[in-house]
Amino acid sequence: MSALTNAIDILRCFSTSRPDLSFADVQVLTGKPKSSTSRLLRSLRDCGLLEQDPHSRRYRPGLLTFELGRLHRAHDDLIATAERELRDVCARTGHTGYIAVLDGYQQVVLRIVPGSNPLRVVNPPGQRTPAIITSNGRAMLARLSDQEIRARVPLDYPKVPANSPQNFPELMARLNEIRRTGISDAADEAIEGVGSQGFALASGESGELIGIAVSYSVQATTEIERANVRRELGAMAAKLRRMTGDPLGQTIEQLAGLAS
Amino acid sequence: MSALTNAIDILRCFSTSRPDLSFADVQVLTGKPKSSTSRLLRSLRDCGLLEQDPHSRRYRPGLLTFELGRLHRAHDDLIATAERELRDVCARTGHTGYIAVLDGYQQVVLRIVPGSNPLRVVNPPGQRTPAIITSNGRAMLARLSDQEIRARVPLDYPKVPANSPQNFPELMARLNEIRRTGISDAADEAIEGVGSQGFALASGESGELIGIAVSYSVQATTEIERANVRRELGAMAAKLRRMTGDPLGQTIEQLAGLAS
DNA sequence: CCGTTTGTTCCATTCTGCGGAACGTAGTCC
DNA sequence: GGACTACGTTCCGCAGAATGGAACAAACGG
Repeated sequence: MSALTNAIDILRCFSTSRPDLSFADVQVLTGKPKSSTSRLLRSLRDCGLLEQDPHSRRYRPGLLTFELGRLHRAHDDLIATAERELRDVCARTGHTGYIAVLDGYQQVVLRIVPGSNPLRVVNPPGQRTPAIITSNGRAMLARLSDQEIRARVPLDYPKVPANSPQNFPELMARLNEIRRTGISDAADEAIEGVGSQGFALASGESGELIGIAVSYSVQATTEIERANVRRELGAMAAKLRRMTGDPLGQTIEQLAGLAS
Repeated sequence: MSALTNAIDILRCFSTSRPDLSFADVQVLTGKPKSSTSRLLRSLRDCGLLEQDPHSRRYRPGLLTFELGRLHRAHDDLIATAERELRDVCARTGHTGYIAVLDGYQQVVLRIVPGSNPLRVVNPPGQRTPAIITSNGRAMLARLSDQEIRARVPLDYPKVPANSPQNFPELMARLNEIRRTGISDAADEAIEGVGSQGFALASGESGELIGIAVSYSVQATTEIERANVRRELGAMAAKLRRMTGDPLGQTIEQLAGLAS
C-alpha cells in the first residue's frame, strides 16, 4: 500500500450520501490504525485535497478537488455534442436528461439537463450508481465484450431492486436485447416511481463511451408519451452516431475503470 | 518530498488555462526526472485522479476529481445563503455575480450567477486569480490582520495590471479604504473593460470567509448605474452580515491557505 | 474526580518511492 | 534505409518516507 493508495482510499469514502466525514468515520471506513488515519488526514488537508470544518472538525473535499473537478472533461467534444442534442430533446419532451460514464461496473453522472416537468433531481452530477440498474448504464455495458462485462460485475452479484436483472444471466439477457434494439429502458429501479430510456454513444476516434438517458415519472406518463420518448431517443441516437463516427458493430475495450 | 506531495505538485499544474497536459508538459512544469514523472503519472491515472486521452496521450483531471469537486461545499450554508441574495441582486441589476474564497494570496471562483446582460463569462468556477486584482479578493484580504496579509503576499510583489495596487503600500492603502467603507471596487484589472464591486462576508460560527462581487462592462454602465450597484451591494452586505453573524470588528485568522 | 472517548505524537522498523542509467519505440531527415 | 532524435518506460541499489503500536494529551460526562 503506497501512501497515495491510502490517500485515495480515504477520498473514495466521500460520496453524495456522505459529503463530509469525521475522523472516526474515516477510521472505520478505511479500517486503518488511528495513527495512520491521523497522519493521512493531515497530509490531505495540508495539500488541499481535503478541508476541515474548524467548528465540527469534520472533513470534506477540498478546494483543489473543486478546481480540478471543474476541468474534468470541460473540453470534451463527445459530451458537449451529446449535451446539445439532449437539451433539444428535453426541451421538446419536458423530461430530465442525463449523461453518464462507466467506471468499473458503476456509472457516474456527468451532466444533467433539467426538464420543464417538476421532477426533483435526486441524481446530481457526481452521483455514483451501479450501472446494471439504470437504462443508460446497461446500454454502456452492452457495448462491452461479454468477457469484459463478466470481469467488471462483482462475482457475488449485488443486491438490486426488483425490476433490475437479479443475476448475471438475467443481466446478459437484457444486454443482448439492448444490443438488438439499440435502446435501453428502466422503470422503478434506482428510484421508485421513476422510469428512463437511454442509449450508449461511443466516439470513433477517442474510443470514449458515454450513456445518455431521459427520465420521467412513471405515474405521470402515458404509454403514448413513452413511445414518443423512444422515437425522440432513436432519432437522437442515429444523429449522434453519425456525427461522432460511432463504431456500432465493434465492442469497446476501455483501458481504465476496472471493477472495484 | 513525500509521494503525495509530488502527486499534488502534478495536479496543481492543471488550471483553466491548462486543462490538459502532455507528459513533457508535466516534466517541465514540475522539473522532476523522467522516471519519477512517468511513475507518478501512472499512479495518478490508475487511482482515478487523472485520465489519459487514449488518442492524444495527454493527461487531464480524472473522474474522481469530478466526483469530489461536486461535493465541495455542496452543503455550505454561508455560500448557499449568499448565493440566494446575490441571485436577487443580479436579477434586479442584470449584472453577473461572483462568489469566491481566498487561498493564500489567490482567490478561487466558487459560484457564478449569470446576469441578463450579455457579458460573456470568462471567469468560470474554479478560476484562480491573484486576490489583489479583484474587488472581492481585496475585500477578503482586508478582513485579515496586516501581519497575515504580509505573510500571504509574495515578497517580490507580483506584476499586476495598471489599475491594481502596484506595490505593498498601495495595496494596504486600498485595503484600509475597504475597511472604512465596507465595499471594494475594481475597473479594468483582471479583465480589460470589466469593472466590479464587492465585499467580504464572514460567518460568525464557522469563521469562513467568502468574497462576493457584481461585475459589469465599464463602457456599458453609467456612473448612476454603478451607484445603484453600490447601494444594492451595501443593502445585501448589511442583510447577509446580520444573517450570518459576521464579526465585522475582528480580523479573521484562517487556519488553512498559506501563500505559495 | 476519574473513566471514557477521541485524536496526536513518538519512534524503531520496514519497504516504498526516488532518480540516474539503460532500454524500447516511433518519427524524421537526408 | 540507416542513423539520428524525441519521447517515454523499465531497471535497480540506496535513502528516507510511511507505517502502526504505544504512550501521551485533550475534551467530555457523570
